[in-house]
Amino acid sequence: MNLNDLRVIKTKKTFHEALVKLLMDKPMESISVSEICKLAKVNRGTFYLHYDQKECLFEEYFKVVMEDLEDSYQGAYRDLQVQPHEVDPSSLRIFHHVKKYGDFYKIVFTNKASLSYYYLFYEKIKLLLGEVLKLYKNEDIDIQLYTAYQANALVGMIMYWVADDFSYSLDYMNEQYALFYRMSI
Amino acid sequence: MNLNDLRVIKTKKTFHEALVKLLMDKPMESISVSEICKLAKVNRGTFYLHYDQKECLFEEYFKVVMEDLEDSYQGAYRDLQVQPHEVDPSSLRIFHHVKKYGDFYKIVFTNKASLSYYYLFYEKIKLLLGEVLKLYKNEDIDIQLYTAYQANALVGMIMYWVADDFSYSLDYMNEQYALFYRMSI
DNA sequence: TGTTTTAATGTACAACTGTCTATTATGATA
DNA sequence: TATCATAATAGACAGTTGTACATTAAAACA
Repeated sequence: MNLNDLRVIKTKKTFHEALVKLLMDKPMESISVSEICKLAKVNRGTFYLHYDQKECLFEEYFKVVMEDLEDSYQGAYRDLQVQPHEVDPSSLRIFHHVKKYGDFYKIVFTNKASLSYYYLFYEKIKLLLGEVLKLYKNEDIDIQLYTAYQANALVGMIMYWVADDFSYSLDYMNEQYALFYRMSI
Repeated sequence: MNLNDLRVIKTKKTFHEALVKLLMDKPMESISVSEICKLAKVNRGTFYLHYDQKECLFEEYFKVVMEDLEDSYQGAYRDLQVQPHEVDPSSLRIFHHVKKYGDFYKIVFTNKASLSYYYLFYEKIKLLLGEVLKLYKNEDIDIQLYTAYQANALVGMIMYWVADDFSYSLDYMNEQYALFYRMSI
């Protein structure tokens, strides 16, 4: 399967759009592969040529969103011209990104969703935090474990925020996070 | 559906045992309801009388494990006669419990597993930690958010440990956790 | 542009899913 | 112990799943 083949690109895009459209008004678990194919007007056999299950299709969309997250984080330094050891602007961008894709994260953190989405998000956060975390060296601390600890802590805050329907403001979230985070340095 | 009816108790137990047996050598997603029923020698219609999906059956088993977790945590104080503000013995018991049910937690934290298991575990951890966390009051801190932050941090450490096949010793995990946790008080 | 490669289609299959209905069997209870 | 309530069964249904294979269509590229 050549990913540069125009037929492949077109087909994937069609599936992608169909899934997003369906996710607008019902959760993942009540969408069938048949339904996606019907809406996409693509043969069901073709679906299985590209994906094992509908979840794989969603993960592809997921990666697009993760790229925006990465860009947001990088942008935090580019645009504001601050240094990585000042945690605020970068984490604010993370919170901003999550709110921007609020509907998406609601799906991702649904009870019925797969842990794999959690892991993908967590890995990305770990990567972003990793840069900062490895600056605080302490020979007693296992940096791997500590990164897992801190990255999950942030993911947890975000999940709470999403579940709570973004009732806290961006600035409040960022302020609290900075508070928790600074306590642990 | 009367949960005290001996027929119900017997049937649920049979399903329970069949699922555990099947989970021994293959993951949840490749076990079918039909397969569970065949092994349990119970009519498939009966399955749907009790559960919506196979996942509901697993959650029932899940709750049994969560009760052991709670007992472990309580036991930490009962047996060792120490106070809750000394974090070590209670968290050690949590790590001990997780290792004891290692096979179970491997299933629960699998890529393909449902986030709902994560939430159930997280809620239990939050409950256990909550007692300790609310002792450290600070008017600037949102205790809800902070609990989400800390509980997820611990869950994250545990997930890392499970994924890493328990290569760290119980004592090492506990020592590291105490280190991270104390840093943040 | 013509040929080659391969993605997409159409169709079929056995197995599974979720739901239903009438019937049987087994605990509960009086 | 006899009766009642209801859990469990058997069987059927339309729809979905994952897979397979021969055929067709469209992009690649020489």
